[in-house]
Amino acid sequence: MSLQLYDTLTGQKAPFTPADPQNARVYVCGPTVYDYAHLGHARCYIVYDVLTRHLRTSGMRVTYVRNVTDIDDKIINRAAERGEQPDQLAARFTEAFREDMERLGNAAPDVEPKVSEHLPHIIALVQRLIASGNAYEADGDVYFSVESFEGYGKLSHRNLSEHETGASGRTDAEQTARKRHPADFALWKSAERSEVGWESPFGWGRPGWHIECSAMSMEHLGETLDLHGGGLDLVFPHHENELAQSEAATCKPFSRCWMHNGFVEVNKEKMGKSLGNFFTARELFRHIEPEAVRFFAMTVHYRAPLGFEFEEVAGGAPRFPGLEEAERRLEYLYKTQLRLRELPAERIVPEGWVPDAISGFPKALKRALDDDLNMPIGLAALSDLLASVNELCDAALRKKGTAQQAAVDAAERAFEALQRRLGIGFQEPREVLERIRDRRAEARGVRREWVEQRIVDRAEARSNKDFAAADRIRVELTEAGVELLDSPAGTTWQIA
RNA sequence: GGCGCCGUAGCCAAGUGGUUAGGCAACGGUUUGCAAAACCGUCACACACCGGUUCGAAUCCGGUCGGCGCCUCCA
Repeated sequence: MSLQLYDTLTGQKAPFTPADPQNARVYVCGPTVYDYAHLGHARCYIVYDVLTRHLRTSGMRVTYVRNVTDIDDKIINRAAERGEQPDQLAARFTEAFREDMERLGNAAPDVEPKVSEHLPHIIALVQRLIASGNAYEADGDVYFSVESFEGYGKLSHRNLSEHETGASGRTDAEQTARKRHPADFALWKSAERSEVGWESPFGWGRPGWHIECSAMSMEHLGETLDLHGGGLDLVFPHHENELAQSEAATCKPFSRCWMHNGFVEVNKEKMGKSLGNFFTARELFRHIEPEAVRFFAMTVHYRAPLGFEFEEVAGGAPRFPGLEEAERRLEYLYKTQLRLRELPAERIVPEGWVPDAISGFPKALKRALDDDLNMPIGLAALSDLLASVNELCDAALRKKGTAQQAAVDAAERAFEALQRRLGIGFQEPREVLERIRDRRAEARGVRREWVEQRIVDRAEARSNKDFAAADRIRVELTEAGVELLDSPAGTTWQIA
C-alpha cells in the first residue's frame, strides 16, 4: 500500500498511514436530509467511494462511516412548510439519498450513524467540554470557546485575529451577543418547549451544527480518525470546529489526514443551494445513465472544480454536453466488454502474447490512484485498454483471425480491476446499452416497435438484393435520428 | 480587508525542472453492398503575460492581468 494523499491540514501530499495498518478508520460528513442529493453530493460521495474501494482492493481493511444529519433547523423548517413531521421528512430523504447513492454505484458505508440516535453521546461530549473549561453556558445555549483552544484555525489556515468575523453577513445578532468571542460556536442551542428538542443538563434544546460529527465519529471510530473527508466548503467552519472541540476534549489529534473534494461548478460558479443553480441527482438520472454521472465525476481530479454545463432547448429536452460525453464513453466501455464476451469460441486459441495496455492496466490503475487518487490518469489508462481490447476483437473477427486466450483472460482481469477500484462497469452490458438507447429513442419520440419492424422490412429487401429499397429505409430511419448498424450477426440500432 | 485556488492546443483535462498523458470535435486512411461501429494516423514540440534562477522552466522565484472560492446555509 503506497497511497499518497493531499492533507488539508499540512497542505502537502503524504503517505496515507492508518494508526492500525489492518483497519483504516474513515469518517465522511454525510448529507443533511431535507432535500434530494444534488450533483455536488454525488461527486463528493463518489470520491470517497473510490477512496475506500481503492484502499480495500489494495489489501487494507476499511471501516467507512458516513453520517446522516437528521436533526437540523433546515429539516424542521422544510417540514413545517410542508406540514410534515420533521422525522418523517428526514426519513424520506434519507431513503432517497440511499437510492441515489446506489444508482451512482456507491457502496453503502459500514456504519451510517444518525444524529437522532446519538443525543446521549452529544450531550456527554458537551459536558466534557464544559468540564474541561473549553465551553460555557449562556442563557440555555452552550458555546465552544475558540480562545481556549490554541490550535484554532490550523485546518483552514486562518488566523483568529485577522479573519473578519461575519464577513459573509450571515451571523445571528442575538446569538453573537451571548458569545464571549465572535467566533465561538454553539454546541447546544436552547429551544422553546413547543419546538423540536431534547432534554439536557443545559435545558431543552438541540445540538449545534458541528458537535454531532465529533460525537458520532468518536463513538464509532475512536478518538483519532485515520481520515476525515467532505466537501471543500466544510473546511471552515465545520471541520475547523470539529477539530477544535474534539482535540480540546480528548487532547489527541482528531484525524491523521483531512481530505476535501472540490466543488461542482455551473458557468464557473459554485453549484450551491443558495444560488439555486443545482440539479438533483435524480433529475439528471431522467436524462443520463446514473453510471455516466459517476464517469463524469472521474474526468477531473477530485480537488479541482468539476465544470458542469447544460443548455435549455426550446421545446425539447435539456442538453448536458459533459454528461453526454461521459455517457458515450460509458457506452464505448460496455460495447467493448460485450464484443469481448461474444467472441466466437472457435476464434480463441490457447496461449499467446498479451498487449501491454491490457496486461498492464491493473497496475496502471493502481499507480494512478496511489497518486492522490488521480482518476483522470486512471481513465487515460482505460482508454488505452479499450482501444487495445477492440483491436484484439477486430483481429479475431477478421477472416481467419484469432484472439489469444491469454489476452482475453487478461482483458477480463482488467475489467475486474476497473470495477473494483473505480466502481465502473458493474452493470450487464446489454441491459445498460439498451436502456440508454431506449431512453434516447423516447426523448426523440421514436418508437422501438416501429424501428424493429423497419429493420425486418429492410432485411427482407437486402436478402432480395434490393439495395435501393434497403437504402430508402436507412434514409427514412436516419431522418428520424436512428442509426442502423449492420453486422454479420444482424442489424442493431442506436440514436445518433 | 484576511486566507487560498486556478489560467495547458478548437473544447474538456492530466502532468509540474529535461522523456507520447487522455478524451471530445474536425480531417485522412483501413474495413463495409451502402452506412455505422471498431482500429490507425493528423491536428499537438500547447502550457495567460513580464522579469529572474538554471546547462535546461509550462513546471521553481518575483511581479502583472484575468477568473473563482472561503471568511459561521452549503458536499
